[in-house]
Amino acid sequence: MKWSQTLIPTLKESPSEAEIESHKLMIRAGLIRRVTAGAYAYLPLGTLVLNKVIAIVREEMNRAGAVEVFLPSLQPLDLLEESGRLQIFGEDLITFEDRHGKTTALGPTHEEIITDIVRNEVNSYRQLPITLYQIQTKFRDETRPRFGVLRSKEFIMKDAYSFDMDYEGLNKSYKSMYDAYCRIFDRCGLDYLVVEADSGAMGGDVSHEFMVPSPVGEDVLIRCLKCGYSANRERAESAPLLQENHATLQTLKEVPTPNKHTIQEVSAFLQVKPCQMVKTMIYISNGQPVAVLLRGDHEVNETKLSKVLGQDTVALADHATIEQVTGARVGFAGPVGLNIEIIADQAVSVLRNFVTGANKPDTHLENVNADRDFKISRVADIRYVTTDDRCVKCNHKIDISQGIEIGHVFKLGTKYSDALKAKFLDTNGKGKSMIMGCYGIGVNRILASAIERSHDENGIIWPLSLAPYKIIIIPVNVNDPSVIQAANHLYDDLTNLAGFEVLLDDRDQRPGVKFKDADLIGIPVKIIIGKKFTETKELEIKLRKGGETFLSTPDGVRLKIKQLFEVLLKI
RNA sequence: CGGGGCGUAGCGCAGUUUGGCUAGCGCGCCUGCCUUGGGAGCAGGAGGUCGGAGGUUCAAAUCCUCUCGCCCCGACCA
Repeated sequence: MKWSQTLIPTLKESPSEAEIESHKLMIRAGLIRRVTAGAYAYLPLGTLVLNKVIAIVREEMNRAGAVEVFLPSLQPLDLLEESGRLQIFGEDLITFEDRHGKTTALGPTHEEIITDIVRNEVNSYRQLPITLYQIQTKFRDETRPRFGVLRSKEFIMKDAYSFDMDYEGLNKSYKSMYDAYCRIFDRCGLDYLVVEADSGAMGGDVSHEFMVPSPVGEDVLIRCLKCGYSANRERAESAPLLQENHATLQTLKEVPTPNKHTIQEVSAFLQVKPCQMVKTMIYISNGQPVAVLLRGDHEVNETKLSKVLGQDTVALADHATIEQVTGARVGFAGPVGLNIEIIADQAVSVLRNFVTGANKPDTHLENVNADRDFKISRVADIRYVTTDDRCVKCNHKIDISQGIEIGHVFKLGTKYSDALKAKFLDTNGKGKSMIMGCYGIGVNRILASAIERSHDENGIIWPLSLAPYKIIIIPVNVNDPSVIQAANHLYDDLTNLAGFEVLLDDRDQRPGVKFKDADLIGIPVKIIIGKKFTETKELEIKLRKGGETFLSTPDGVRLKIKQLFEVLLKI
């Protein structure tokens, strides 16, 4: 492609809409433009990269034995109702009413659609197992789109769905997708981690997230750098804390704490560390209030809590309910004297002589002890781990960092096949629910992550596999006939004979502009036809990454490039 | 949805507090000259419903009311 014939609108200055590097660079390098909040247009360069990613994904899906389909974005609401996810998606679902008054949704994901098709078309064990996938635009009305294509209302996802006869089959399908994901992200040049994840609204039990570590990531990763344990924040567990059995039980006593209702205020007022305090939160479970006890410096993990309570979701009680249950204003609740179920976090169960609210206005209790002063109904792990925690597997120090979620695989089991009655006849002629898995990749996020990972002050540095063009030819002076002739000749040679993807910067611009632009858009290899060529007929080959430079005769270029590519592919 | 901020040329911004001539600056764009190894220089030029609507006023980018859009923090998030 000749630069003058395509559209690569590069920008010298960073646009004010962008906050993070990848977003700024995608705009500056002319890959994308924002059309409205959470929706982006891909310009020629961005489209080329997007297609590179898609091609890699498609190749590896096919290699893994998955079969491509293409499902509609328009989804009828009744299927979502049937699976029970209409409520779960709620406001995130983008819907519209057509001219007949029928409400239709723009698909946020496609479990229901694919399950509907499979239940209609697959009836026998002979047709199983099968994994179907598609690459398609999804729509979610994110409350807050952010960071360019990292969190948008409209995004491209590769989503795959496996259907098996039994759990052994599911395990195989899952493994096969898991391995394909590793190959995909490896080929895209990403550094990634796989973490245990909670399956959230997707349902199912086992789930792994593929994460690119990055300070701009919106997900939190918990890792043990010693044994390799890794999980996301919702899921991560920590080593149980030990009983402080050396402390002797002291006398329970009331202390006045006028108007001190937060942990910080009470802690400062009574000169007691938050980790020696217990906060009592009233939740509503199954319509009944439940007291949840946490150490003052810990945070409740509602995902864990809802599992413990056996609920889909849990919610804090409103102020009126709290006052009714505890007999005191919010901020003075405590377990002593409460006659509702009391769930204590494991860290609370080992505390002695702690401080809690007294269920009386402006009063706290000191030297509270479980068993003696109140009864814990259940002890469970219901909190987020902290940097003070130790690894659940090996008791080593724990590392907490951030990451971008680029892929997620789930073992769904029969959640959707039961709900939508996707059954097959087994070898004995008995009807059984299909065992499902689902597997997603955020295609746009791969672009952004790749840039986050690989850029410098001059711009993007594409890995060879994602580069929109592998080579950029820069004739320094297009008004010099011998130079432009050589450039055109080389372009034809590399494009037509060698089959490389080449961009020829044929613009009548000063050299500085062309070099800066070439760096900004991140083309891995520059071929410069300039001073050296006029003097000695030599071309200069320069690598974007590292800036290493080689001289070559026009005839030797092809071979030299091939050698360089072999090296670049290994990076 | 709560809190904060912004909207003036394609992009980045000044001007708004204290209303006042023809609304500025840098980058980009067009023409010409010159220049050709890291975002040159000179000269000339095009480009604006000052987000929109209404109001106050002799006079509104500037003050008032409403409204739309965008960004940030939080809540939320396969």
